[in-house]
Amino acid sequence: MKKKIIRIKDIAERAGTSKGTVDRVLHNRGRVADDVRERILEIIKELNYEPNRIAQSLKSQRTYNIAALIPDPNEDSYWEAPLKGIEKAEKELRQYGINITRYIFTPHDEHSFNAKANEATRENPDGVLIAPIFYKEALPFFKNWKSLNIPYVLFNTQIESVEPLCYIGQDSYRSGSLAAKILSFGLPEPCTLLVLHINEDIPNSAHLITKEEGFRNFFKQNGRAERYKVVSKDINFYEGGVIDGHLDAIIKKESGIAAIYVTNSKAFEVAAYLEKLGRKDIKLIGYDLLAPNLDYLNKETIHFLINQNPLGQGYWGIHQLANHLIFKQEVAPIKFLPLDIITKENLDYYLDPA
Amino acid sequence: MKKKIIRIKDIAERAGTSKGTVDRVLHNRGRVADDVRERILEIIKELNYEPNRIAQSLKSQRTYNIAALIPDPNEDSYWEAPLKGIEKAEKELRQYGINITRYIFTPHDEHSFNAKANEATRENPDGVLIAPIFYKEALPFFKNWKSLNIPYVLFNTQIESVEPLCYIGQDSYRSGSLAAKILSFGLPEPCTLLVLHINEDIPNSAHLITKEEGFRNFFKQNGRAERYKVVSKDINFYEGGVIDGHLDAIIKKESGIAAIYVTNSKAFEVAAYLEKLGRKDIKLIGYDLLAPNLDYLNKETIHFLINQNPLGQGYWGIHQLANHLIFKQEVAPIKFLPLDIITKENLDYYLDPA
DNA sequence: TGAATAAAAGTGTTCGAGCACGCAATGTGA
DNA sequence: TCACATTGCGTGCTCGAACACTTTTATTCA
Repeated sequence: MKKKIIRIKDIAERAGTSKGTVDRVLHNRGRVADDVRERILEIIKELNYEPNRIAQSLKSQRTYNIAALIPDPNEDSYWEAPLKGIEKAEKELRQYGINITRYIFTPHDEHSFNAKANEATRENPDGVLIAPIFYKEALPFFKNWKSLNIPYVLFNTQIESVEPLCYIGQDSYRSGSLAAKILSFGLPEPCTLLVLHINEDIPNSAHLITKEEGFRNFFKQNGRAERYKVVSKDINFYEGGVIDGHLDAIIKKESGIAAIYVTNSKAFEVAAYLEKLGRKDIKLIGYDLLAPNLDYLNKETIHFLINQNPLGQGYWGIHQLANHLIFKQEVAPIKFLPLDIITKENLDYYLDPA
Repeated sequence: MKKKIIRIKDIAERAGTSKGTVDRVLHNRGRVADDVRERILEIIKELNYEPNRIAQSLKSQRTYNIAALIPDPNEDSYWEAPLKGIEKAEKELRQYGINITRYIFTPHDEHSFNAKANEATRENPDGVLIAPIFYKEALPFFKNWKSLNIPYVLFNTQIESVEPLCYIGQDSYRSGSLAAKILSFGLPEPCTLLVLHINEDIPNSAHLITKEEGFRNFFKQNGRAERYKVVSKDINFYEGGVIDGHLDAIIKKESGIAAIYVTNSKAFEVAAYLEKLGRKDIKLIGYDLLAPNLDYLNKETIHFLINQNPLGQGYWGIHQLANHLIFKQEVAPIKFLPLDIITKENLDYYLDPA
């Protein structure tokens, strides 16, 4: 059986002209008489013509070079997942001419970021995917890319006041509220909840503050502010240190801590500590399906993880750029990924998403 | 910049032969000397040749007709979502020649199913997507399709002992365990949990029994069987009836019910009842993001919903058939969709998945 | 040895869109 | 009036794979 696809040629025949003319109308290349143009446009509408993307991309043999600026997964294994997602998208889109160059910089090292971002810019890519964990350092690049007309997609960390093609990631505020909701479901009695920011450069991490806001406001808006007391702490112990001392101090000072909310992927550090202490009573919720987190999730030391879907972030980031560059589609400025609640029982389905 | 794609012609040149010969090797059409064949196969491996799917599908103009056998969404709005998913997949795949005919049958009416399934078979489709809610009636069709070499994909209801191209849906057992996990997280005290099968033909609904098993075994395996008592009931009140009387009787008989697990999308019926009674203390968990369920989820009468992603089921079902028919890919026999835990706070992200 | 026949290999067209090119008709200026 | 530009429009090639068709080479038997 044959496909009933409307071709340029069909339109041309109906309009009593040639496909070249229709083509000029379709691409606004001018050099067409006004009356013919009108007629052709009408027929296009009438027949509901849609260009055959398959033929289109077969013809246009150009490649699109996308630069991906990602922190080194050897420093923080969280970044393995976005790279996997990027790879997956690359495979799917290679046939459409998408080519990705990875620029890996060291987290906690602004110079490394600057160097790599400069390198990427020098290659004059057709688009950029970036995890902007260095807020201040990234700003001038955004400006530069804008002036160079290079579309850039942010992921993981939402940054206000710039205009990327698109942001991909989660709604941090909602994320905090969700954590609060789950914890409070398991805590019928009045108690204290601890919010922990672990090994993060807070001035550069507005999204973690937003998470905390969402967390705190959940209790305020639900009129449970009196039953639940929220305390937040920053802990920093870079370079092979241990968290124990910090937590000892906090627990000593704050009595009645019934639950801990870790705002990044470092919940396993807290879990290790709780396990050492044998404190099975403290509820623990954190982020991301890293191997050490999964260990403790299976042991139920970590009760829930919220999946930020870092793989999906990389995947969709590249896809959004492709949608813009190749398929000339409108791209929504924000693509929020779902806030997946993960527990031992449903974990498997989120490990290797399709 | 040009794409560096390896073409049949490239292989031919290297092998010192013509593209026709390479083509015959690629498609095992014979009529090629053994030594040439070997040489070409080696070069193919060496150059890591992958056929350009874009050119392939441009050339092959054939259409694939897929029959979709789905219950009427006017009878049970649950089925709206799979139809939406099918529509979405249809749009994406129309250019590749996928054509979908929908055969809508009445749930609770085996004759209607038989009639539609017969109708679909008569059209001799290239593939079938089916929600096999009538176990017994569906079996002979599976047999027939197998003999006709028509691949069929099951979704929503997993059926053992048949060999579909693929099953798409959830792991019912895990689903039950997950419900148990969440409820027990919110119930520190010993109590009774009620499992409800509402308006279901149980002999035809093995997957609901499996859910119950998963639910019960969660408590057994966690050594909490003594703290948590599980009671299960079937309730049937077709045709505009009310659930209240049934639930009154159950609650009177079983004291200390602290939570209810509804195994299908009818949690809203229970929620309406609980709201009437003003019982805010009973935890309620159910399935699916139907409008009435969402109402009660936002009011927090329903505490959690597990999303069976019926839209995704339809969507992936069609895609799996396309992967098989068009792209000649191996299709995994089971595609479990994630068990998404939905609450008021993360609901939005699951309503219109990309 | 030569004709008949089978096997092996090469050629050319198609799919739909894009775009370079070329041709004809009209317009413009000296 | 001629030279040349501009406008309007049509033709034909390209992309990579598929496949029908043709041509060349090898094999068999009289």
